[in-house]
Amino acid sequence: MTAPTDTREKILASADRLLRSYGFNGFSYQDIARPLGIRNAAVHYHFSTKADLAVAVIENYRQLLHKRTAAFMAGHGDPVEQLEGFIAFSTAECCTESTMCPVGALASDFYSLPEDIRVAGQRLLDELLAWMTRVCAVGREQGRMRFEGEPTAKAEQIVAALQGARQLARFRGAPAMQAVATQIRRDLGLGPRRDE
Amino acid sequence: MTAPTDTREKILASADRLLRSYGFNGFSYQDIARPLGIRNAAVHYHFSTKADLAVAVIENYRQLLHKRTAAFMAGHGDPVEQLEGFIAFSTAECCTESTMCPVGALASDFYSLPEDIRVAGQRLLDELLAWMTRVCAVGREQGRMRFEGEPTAKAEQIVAALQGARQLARFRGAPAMQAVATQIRRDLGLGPRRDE
DNA sequence: CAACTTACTTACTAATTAGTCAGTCCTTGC
DNA sequence: GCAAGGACTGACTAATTAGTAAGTAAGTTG
Repeated sequence: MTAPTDTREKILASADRLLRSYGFNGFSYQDIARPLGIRNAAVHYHFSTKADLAVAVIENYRQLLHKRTAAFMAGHGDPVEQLEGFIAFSTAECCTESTMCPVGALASDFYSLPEDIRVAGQRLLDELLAWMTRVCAVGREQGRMRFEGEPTAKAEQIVAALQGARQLARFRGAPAMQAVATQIRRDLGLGPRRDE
Repeated sequence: MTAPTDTREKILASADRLLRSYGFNGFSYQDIARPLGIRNAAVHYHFSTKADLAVAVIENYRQLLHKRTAAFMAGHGDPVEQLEGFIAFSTAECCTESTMCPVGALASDFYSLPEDIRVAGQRLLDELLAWMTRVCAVGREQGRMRFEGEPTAKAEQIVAALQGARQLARFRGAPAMQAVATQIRRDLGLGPRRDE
């Protein structure tokens, strides 16, 4: 019961695409309402402010990520596969949908953002980095990955490089993303995947 | 003669800070005019459209970069020093001014940007990557840097990681930037600098 | 049947946006 | 002393923005 309405889901899906394509200041309620054939006020009915909408998008993304990482955080799964899965996921989003991760999409707007959006973004990023840190730590423990320094620093570097690559890809196209992914693998001593 | 007016310079400086702090859609002519005690139309007098203003900011940054890299591109200078200089420059901008590089600031707005801004951004990025590729290539030739794969891929990874780190730093503060910089050095086999 | 709730629409507001245009003051050259 | 141009101002416009308030049609529940 209280099944979330179709309209609400459509608004959320549309906001997700728009926010992650154009940034927080780059889309309007009109952009959401018009293609769905509904009115501006209908969007406000489901998400009273634009900030609420953005928070819902981020939270949605965080839960998606959580589903994909929960098993590994609980001690199951292969670290190399985890990393490759994330690279594949990022690359697909970047090259197929031309979207960024919410963190990347909101970074340039950050200082003009209301507090609750910032907090939601921080939470997403915290979880992502915690998972990536574990991937690196376990990967090295098992002798599958090679790197120097703390796993936490390596994790931050990998996440930063993939975020940054999605920026570069906007200006230079998909190969930039591929090149960075390949270099990350090489640095870790992983064999290059079939791509590239 | 035809000395650029003080006002024009002030507008440019203000636009630079605003664009790189809040993104293209995150500031207005008002934000520039008001603090300078001039009118909206005065900004339009010097830069007829917002796109022109953005292009001027990017071009300005590109020339700044060019000044700092020209000597090395002509065959002079030490690659490790070049890299360290860039890291220090990025870190200072990020942590002191809280600004991003124009490429990073414009990435989320990219698909809503007029063509000439995109082209200006591409040009800046092309030059930056060409320089970083040379830094990596010469660094390895001289036995000062250690990495596998093409210098061009390593350069893209380093630039991407530093861009991405500036995004992370917005959400997590300056240490994220430091951690990524340190890991880049470690991966290259450089000694860790005095910072961190 | 009546009271209520859900999911909207119509119609609006107040603010802000980039951009325009005619006029004005000041300097420089002749 | 006067014309020309550079550097603006004042007063606008048309569009768009997030957000609101009141009303309504279709269920749902007691």
